[in-house]
Amino acid sequence: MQSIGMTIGEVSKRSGVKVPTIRFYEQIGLLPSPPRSDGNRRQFDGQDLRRLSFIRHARDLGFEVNDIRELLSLADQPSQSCHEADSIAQRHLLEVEARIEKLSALRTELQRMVQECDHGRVCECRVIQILGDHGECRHETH
Amino acid sequence: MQSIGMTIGEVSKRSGVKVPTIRFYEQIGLLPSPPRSDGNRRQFDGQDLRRLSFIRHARDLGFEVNDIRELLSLADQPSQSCHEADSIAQRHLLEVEARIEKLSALRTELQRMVQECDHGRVCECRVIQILGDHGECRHETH
DNA sequence: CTTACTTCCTCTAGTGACTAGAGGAGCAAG
DNA sequence: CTTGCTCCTCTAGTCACTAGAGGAAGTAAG
Repeated sequence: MQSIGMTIGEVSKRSGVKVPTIRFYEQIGLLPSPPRSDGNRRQFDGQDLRRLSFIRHARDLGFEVNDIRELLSLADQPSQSCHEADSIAQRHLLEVEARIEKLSALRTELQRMVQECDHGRVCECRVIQILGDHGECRHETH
Repeated sequence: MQSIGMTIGEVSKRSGVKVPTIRFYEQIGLLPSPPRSDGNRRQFDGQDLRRLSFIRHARDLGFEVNDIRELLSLADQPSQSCHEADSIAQRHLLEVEARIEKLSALRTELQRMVQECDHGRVCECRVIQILGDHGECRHETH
């Protein structure tokens, strides 16, 4: 673990976060502003790398930036109760489950649309018909 | 079906598309600009209502505006082959299936995080630990 | 030392699909 | 006539980046 003087390109490669995104994270205060070299280049260290990896992993898991902000400030105070971190994760789990359900219903309807289309003309195309006539839709959630 | 002189509020209620969103759709050319009354109010008719319902249904199904633009122009030419409409729907189905798979993997990892957290202090919280240490993650896709 | 190439810097603007709000005008009921 | 609702236009904000301009600094080869 190289801990002194990584360039933004290095820390980008190691963390998997793109260079402009790192600058963006600094701008919105998700990552502390690192010191600069004589030539005004950002100098990152191991802690920055860990923080970026944390952010990236949380983003991959679909956490929003504000959630991550909270999770990071929790991670910075290790002796506190983790109750809040847990509830953020729980809330997020519920959201993910809701989205899976909605998408599954959607898939069913799309499958039906595609199956029923026998590739004739538009005027008898089930895809167009079903989209146009909401009453024919068996999708329950809307 | 009231076919002449619906206000934007009426057509909004009937289609389920919010008033500012209707104006937005007109602005981006998804909905043709309706005629105006003496008092400069928009006057919608039954065709506008059908078009809005079509758009709303497609948006509910997750189609992007550019897809809808294409689907609408297909629906406007009913004697053409519906091959294109079908392929848009097929492509979209594949995307939805991919998203469901990704979300399912994610749910598994979130469930594991939440289960393993025994509500102690942050320094031993599995939620924080797993987010911080990517190596511990059993999520295959990243 | 010069040249070329890459990486870095800041800044602005664009993305998608809206949403919010300001500031004002029309319309219908009491 | 006043109150309150809906409507109008316009601008700016949302989220999480991404793209591009225009320029400076670092690095490797000749």
